[in-house]
Parts: sequence; structure tokens; C-alpha cells
Amino acid sequence: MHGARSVPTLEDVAKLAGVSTATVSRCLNSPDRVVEATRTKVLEAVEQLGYAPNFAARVMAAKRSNTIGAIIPTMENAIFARGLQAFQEELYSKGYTLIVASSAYQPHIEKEQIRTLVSRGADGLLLIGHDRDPALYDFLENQNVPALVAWTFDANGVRPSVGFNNRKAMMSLVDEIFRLGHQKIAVISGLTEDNDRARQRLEGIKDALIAAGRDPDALHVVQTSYEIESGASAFEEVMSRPDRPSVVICGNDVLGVGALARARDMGIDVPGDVSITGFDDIELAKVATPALTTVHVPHQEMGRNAARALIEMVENQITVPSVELATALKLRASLGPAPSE
Amino acid sequence: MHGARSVPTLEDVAKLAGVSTATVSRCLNSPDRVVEATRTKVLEAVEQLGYAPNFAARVMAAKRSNTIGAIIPTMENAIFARGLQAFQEELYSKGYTLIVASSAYQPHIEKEQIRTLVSRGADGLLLIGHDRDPALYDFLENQNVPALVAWTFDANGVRPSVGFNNRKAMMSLVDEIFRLGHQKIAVISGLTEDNDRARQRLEGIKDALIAAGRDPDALHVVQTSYEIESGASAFEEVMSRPDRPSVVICGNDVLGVGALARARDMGIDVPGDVSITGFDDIELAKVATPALTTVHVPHQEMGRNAARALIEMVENQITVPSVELATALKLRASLGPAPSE
DNA sequence: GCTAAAAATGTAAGCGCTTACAAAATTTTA
DNA sequence: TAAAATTTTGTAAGCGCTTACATTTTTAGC
Repeated sequence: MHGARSVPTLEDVAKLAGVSTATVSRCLNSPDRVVEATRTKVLEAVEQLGYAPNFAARVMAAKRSNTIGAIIPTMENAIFARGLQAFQEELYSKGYTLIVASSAYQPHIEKEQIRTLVSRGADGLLLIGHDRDPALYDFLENQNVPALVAWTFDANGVRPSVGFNNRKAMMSLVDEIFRLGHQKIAVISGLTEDNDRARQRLEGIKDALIAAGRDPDALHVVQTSYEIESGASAFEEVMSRPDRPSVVICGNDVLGVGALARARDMGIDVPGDVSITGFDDIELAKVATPALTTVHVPHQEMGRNAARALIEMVENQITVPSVELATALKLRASLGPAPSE
Repeated sequence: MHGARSVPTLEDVAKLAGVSTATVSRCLNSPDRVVEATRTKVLEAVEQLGYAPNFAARVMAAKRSNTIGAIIPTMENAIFARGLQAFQEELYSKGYTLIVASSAYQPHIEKEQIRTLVSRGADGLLLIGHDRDPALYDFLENQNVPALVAWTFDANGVRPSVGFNNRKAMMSLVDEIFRLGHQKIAVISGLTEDNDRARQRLEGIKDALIAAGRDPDALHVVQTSYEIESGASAFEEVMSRPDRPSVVICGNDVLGVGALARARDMGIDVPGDVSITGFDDIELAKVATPALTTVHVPHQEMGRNAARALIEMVENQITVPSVELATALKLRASLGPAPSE
């Protein structure tokens, strides 16, 4: 049962310590502006009352929250986990708190989350990818909340970005696939609508096809949501066609792992019968059987960089230059030479 | 560059719409207490100014935030993802917002997070497991913030809980393992300090040993953090001992998958040479090779139940009875009969 | 059409904190 | 040791919103 006991406030502390509220506030926020004896007295009162500052009141009075918001497309799998972890650690070390929201890959939910985080006084926002209603950028402008885009790099984006070139990265993976003699390629892509990363990865594959003098339109592409189960069904679909591919390129590791699992269930040997690749290099890729060939994304570096850039934007009210990070191929067992027929 | 344009407030909207701030507030919070014509006028003004309410101000004036906080031990893997997703969906449908924080399995971080969420005006808190400094419960009491415990069930806990009996669940898994003829058991447990779930699972194994008339102290236990990599090393350690077990019981699926991966790398056949089991039944368990035998935890049901119970506590300032949910064995390929020697 | 009841709107007092400015206490300087 | 400079503390004005209460407008009843 919860009593009707009222929650201690700054004023209660001040009264108990025999000082003014201003002094208590200073003890808590800039301790060195207060003499030792007073500080001790105040902190004792704080302890005794079990006082905890009211964040809402503080935000309102100080007009800043030291809080950064991040809206990621999903928390269901680990795609964003590592990058976000690094982001949060860097923020923390600089005195900021991170609030994370998930949009479930839905633009209208993302919109709502952006408004929610701004309402809650986020000093700045981390967004994934550039694709969204321009009105949202106007809103942020209007509310004076700087935003930074991550998980992609675009020197000409509406907002500065910290990320990598999805297109180029995927192209280099496909180059390697060609080198292994693969001719028949199928693609399991993420949904490209409202998702520039997925779109760019797909473009990267086409770039490689064109560069190799092949027809990019002949490519067999299945689009599906980023879930293990979706990757599995898509793989089954792709492999049920009369003309089986020798390699299935997946839009990310989650799809790739789903494909691997279904291959096992269907009795299809990887990479003997068909090769499978992913993208992201999350932990899952390494432990999959066989281990998944993928594109390594520098998640931690991206997270740390993004945090620094965003803090810079928040504190100095400026935009920062976009940062491009390098990706790297991770060749593992799931990709082998094309089977000779 | 961010202009010095000032952010629109309720008052700006009121002025533009030619009404009082009270009316604008009502339009936003209880629209039916305002006549249609006025509402339209006000909403137009809101739209025109790109107004977004200031959450801090609202919380301070209204003395409640419609926000629930959850502090989970980790976001790094998917252990809590599904349950939390269901929790958040149920909250959302009831008009609440969820804020999630992660404690990285560290009591002192959890303490800080609890204080942070309370400061931020969380109306209620979801905590994982009962194990924590009793002073924290006093603090919550003092701050008048109800808390609910999940992922475990204890009818006599300091706080009401919604969860399952970790001990009983593990015991039934071990019973099944005995049925398959296994004699030599090794355990890869999570760190039991400050983690009642891990401890109870370990107890469950001992219960089963005792019930089977065996010596519970002869059990070979390795404790390690809940990471895939830790599971892998622990497995290697366990299998390097002179007296190899015929089954390795892992404290959760993450450890189990790590063990599977290392078994593959070491050329150890599962379940031919050794069986491996997990706990939780996260997606990973199903896609692992071989698929991981585990204990299914009703994550979604738990999340939904917890949300309902917590809202009940928040809105009516009462405690609720604890709820015990059933678990179920998921027998998959990673567990086989004990190899005959 | 006039009054009473009901509905819509307005007025204004905080919510708990920070901070500019003022005042008091302490230290330094001459 | 007194005045000046510096440090510490206090005073009080908001921050943007909600809501109890007061007032005005509308509707209903006769």
C-alpha cells in the first residue's frame, strides 16, 4: 500500500539544512561554488530525506535536459544494439543521458516518437537513415532541436550524417562473389520503401552487375522485413524457383541467418549447393553454422562518432561535417566458389 | 545552423487562436470539454505554429507523466526483447509511454537508473528479479513510485511479481535429461551474485539431483556472464576437463548458443558426443544448429500481464497479487540420449 | 421572454527547480 | 585596520503547463 506521504522537494532540503533553495541547488549542480561546511550539511539533509531532484522542474527552469534521444527502427534484433551501446557510453561519459525509442520501421510511429522525444526535452536527436517526411525536419528546425543521421553516409543529406556508404560496401561484396564464379544471383532485400539503407544496398548490387557488364534488371529480388523468419521464408521461395541461384545475397545478417536455418531444414548444403551472404557483421553472423560471410560495419566507432558529433551540435548550436566510415568484407564459410555443373 | 527562433508555447497558441491558455490545454487533453468551433480554431493554430507541448511543464503541473520505466539487465541480446515489446504494446494501448534503461547487470548502475527514472517522473517501474539493495525499495516507497518485479515469481517477495518459477522450470528440464540416461552433467550458469533467476535455475538443477538420489555437490558448475562468447569459452573449459560431461546445461539460450558454436569449432558432435540445453526459448534457440533444447518462457504473456498489473498499481495506488505463469519444455535436436560408452 | 441549470471559457495560482542580481561574509591589499 | 576585491549565500522571478474556481454563454423549462 502506498501512503499519501508527500515527496521531498528542494525546499524541504533547504529548510532542514537551514539554507536557501539556491544554495541547495548549487550544492547539487556546481558543488565547488559552495563552501565545504554548507555542502556537507546540505548533503546530509538530502540523504536524510531521501531527496531526488524533480527532473521536469529542472528541465523547465534550466531549459536543457542533458538528454539525447535516439529513434531506431527496431529493438527486436541486435542490428543496432552495438552501435547504440557505444553511442550511449560516449554520451554518458560527457554527462548526457540517452533515451531510446523504436519505430518498428513505421514512418508514422517514428514521427510520433520524434515528437515525443522533443516534448520530453531531448537536446538532440539521433535518427537512422535520411528517408523521412521533410516536414519532420521543419518541425525539428522549428523546435530548435538538432538531429544527426547515422547508419548511412550522405555528404549532401538534409542533416549531417555519421555512417558508411551502403552502396559501395555492397558493391565490393558482390565483386568478391563474382570473383568466385557465381552467375546466378538471388537477393533477399529488406523493404526498400522508406529505407535508404536497404535501397542503397540493392543499388550497390546493381552497380556491381553493371560494372561486370551484366543485366541489372535480370536480378531476382525478394523484399521482406528484417526478421529471421522472413529471411527463412524468402530463402525457401527463392530456392523453389525452377532456376536455382548459386548465391543468395541477403540485405542483412538477420535475413542471412534465417536463410541459413531454412537451408539446413531443407537439406540444402551451404556453401556446397548455394552460398549465402549477410550484411552488418553482428554477433549472430559469427556463431551461425556455417559462419556467415558479411560486410563488417564499424558499429562502435559509428556510435562513438555520432555521440561526439551530436554533442557538438547541441552545445555549440552548429552543424557538423558528415563523417564516412569504412566497412570491410568478412569472408566466412557461408560463401564458397560457384558449384560447377 | 540553428536560428535563435523561440519555440512556440501554449500561450502563443492561445494568442493566435484568440482564446485562453486553459482552453488550449483542454483542447489538447480533454477535447470534448470544448465546443467544436473553438477546437478547430485552436488545432489550426497548433498546426500553424508547429506547436508541441512541453512535457516537463505538463508533468510538473499535472503531477503525473503517464510514463512507465523499465530497467532491464541488458539490451545486448534478445533475452528481454520480446517480453518488453509486449509490455510496451500493452502500455501504449492504455495511453502510457515506456522508457527503458539498461543496468548492464550492475547493481550500482541499476540504482542510478532507478533514481533517474523516478526523477524523470515515471509513474511506475518494472524491475527484473527481486535481488537488490532494500534501500532502493525504501526510496521508491518514499517517492511514492510503485514497482513490479518480472521474469521471476515469488509470492512472498518485497514487491509483487509477474513471472515464472525458475527453479521448478529448470528442475523439469533436468528430469528430462535424466530420463535420457545422462549421468555426467556440467553446468554453465549465469553469474548468481545479485541475480535470483540464475541462482534459482541452479537450485533447480540441484533439486533434480537430490530428487534422483544423487549428490548435488558433485555438480561441475562454471559461472559466467550472459554473452555468446562467454558461453563458448565456458564450454571449451568444461570440455577440456579429463572427465567430459555427456550434457552441458546452460543458464540461458545465449550461453547455449555460444556453447553450440564452440562445439562446432572444436569438432564435437551435438548431440552425438555431448548434449547442450538452454533456457528462455528466444528466437536464437530455434535457428541454432542443431536447434537448441530449452525451456520456453511465455515472454509475451508476461509482458502483457506485467503492464496490466503495473497500471493497476499506478492508477489505484494499491498492490496487486503476484502472478505465476507456466513454462514449457522445448525438446529439440541439441539434446539426445546419453552416449553409451 | 425570463429564470434556472448546464456547458463553455477565462482567471490565476501554483508545480519544483535554476539563475540573475543583490546582499552578506570573508579574504586581500595597502 | 579600513577599504577593496572576492567568495558565499539569499531573494525572487520565472520556465510552460494544468486545474480549481469564477465568470460568461448557451440551452432548457415553463
